[in-house]
Amino acid sequence: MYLVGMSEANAGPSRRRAQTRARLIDAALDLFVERGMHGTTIELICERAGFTRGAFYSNFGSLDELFAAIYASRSQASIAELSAGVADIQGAVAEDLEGVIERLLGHLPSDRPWHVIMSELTLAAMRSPELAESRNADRVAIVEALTPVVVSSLEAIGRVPDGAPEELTADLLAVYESTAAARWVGGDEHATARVMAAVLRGSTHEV
Amino acid sequence: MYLVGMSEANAGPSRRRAQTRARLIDAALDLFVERGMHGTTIELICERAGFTRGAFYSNFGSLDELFAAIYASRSQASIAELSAGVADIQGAVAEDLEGVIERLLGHLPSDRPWHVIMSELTLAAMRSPELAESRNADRVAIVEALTPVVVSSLEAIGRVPDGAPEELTADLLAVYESTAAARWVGGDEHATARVMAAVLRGSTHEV
DNA sequence: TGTACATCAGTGAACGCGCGTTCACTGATGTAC
DNA sequence: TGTACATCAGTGAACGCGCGTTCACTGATGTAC
Repeated sequence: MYLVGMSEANAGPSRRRAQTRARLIDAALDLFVERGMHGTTIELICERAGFTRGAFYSNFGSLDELFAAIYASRSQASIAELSAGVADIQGAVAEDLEGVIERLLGHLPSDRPWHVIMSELTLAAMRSPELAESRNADRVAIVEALTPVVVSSLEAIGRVPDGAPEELTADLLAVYESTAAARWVGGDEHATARVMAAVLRGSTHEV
Repeated sequence: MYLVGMSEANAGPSRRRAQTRARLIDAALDLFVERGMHGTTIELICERAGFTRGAFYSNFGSLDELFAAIYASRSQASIAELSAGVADIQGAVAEDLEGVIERLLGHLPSDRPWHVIMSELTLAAMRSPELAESRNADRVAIVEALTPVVVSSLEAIGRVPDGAPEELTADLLAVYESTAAARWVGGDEHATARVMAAVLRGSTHEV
């Protein structure tokens, strides 16, 4: 899964560097998912990207720097995607609680790589205050983008949050992340919808 | 934090091996929490435990084998502790929803090392079916030990689960694990109680 | 209880590989005229 | 448009360290008599 496309052949002159960076990042991302942060070496990344190790040092100062670059681009992409998706479907209306959940799930990434990376990141953040801070900032951004969806969907079925809407969104996000990630370790695949429904019922009231 | 105590001096003859194993396991556990699975090396473990590397190979075939031993003993201890705790407090009665949650939280481990290890294990299980299987078996054991607490606490405040009690317990456990682990990355520290309360309200009814 | 022997557990040196890191070099890319 | 020069990006060899793994050895532990 290389980010560089067939444009490689007729690539502009100064884009070579950018393409090299992109291919290194892309290879690192794959390995990161397959083998985890610490299981990934510079040599493996370069081998998979089709470069020698010198190319790595020509583009990055260290593995940590590369990881930072990866995470930044990933989370930006994720947040941008989310915001775009929210704008898109703002016309759709939920008819019941299941509809609300369906709408929410439609906005959240559900692929295995994403969950693995988020889990790795959470774990890394437990050991690094800087990572924790950036992770939390990203979560705030995601919650802010998602809250209107939650509120409007609930409104459509005649419900309002008992407390702060952002808190409810954050709670739903936490529930989503843990129960959805559990799918990849053979957990209960119905848990996500069930627990989200319970949280919604238990955190909102009719108007 | 060494498991072996002051009994080392007057230890019986054949216990030497068991003590060596225990010290290796204990050192590995510390490093495991500090640096993660892949960040921990055999050399570091031996250094911290006060042995040379040969001692490791005299006791374990590989790092994986040691990790398996660690995890097995940890989860056994955790489950045993849980069961004992449940038996102990079976007399106590909850008076409201907060009381139910308080009782539940009293039975669950809440230290940082535990959450780090659980997170590492979940991540490792995403890449290893065998680990996933043993992890899931342990979760079933924990849910089974905890379900009576949930049911009796709810009963005391005049509520019963809408669905299978085990499912509710599993859901509460999932919520607990994710929101409690979030504390160690600077997340909302009130989230645990809030979300558990919402799940309880949304998954039970009065009788 | 003491002595001689056998087994066992951990030592510490040695080997080699993987990989991080550096760097002189080369072919590719860009610029000046 | 073409030629000469400058800069840049990635090459590939080299170095060294950390660490996994092995193994002959030794002191400790256990057994037989």
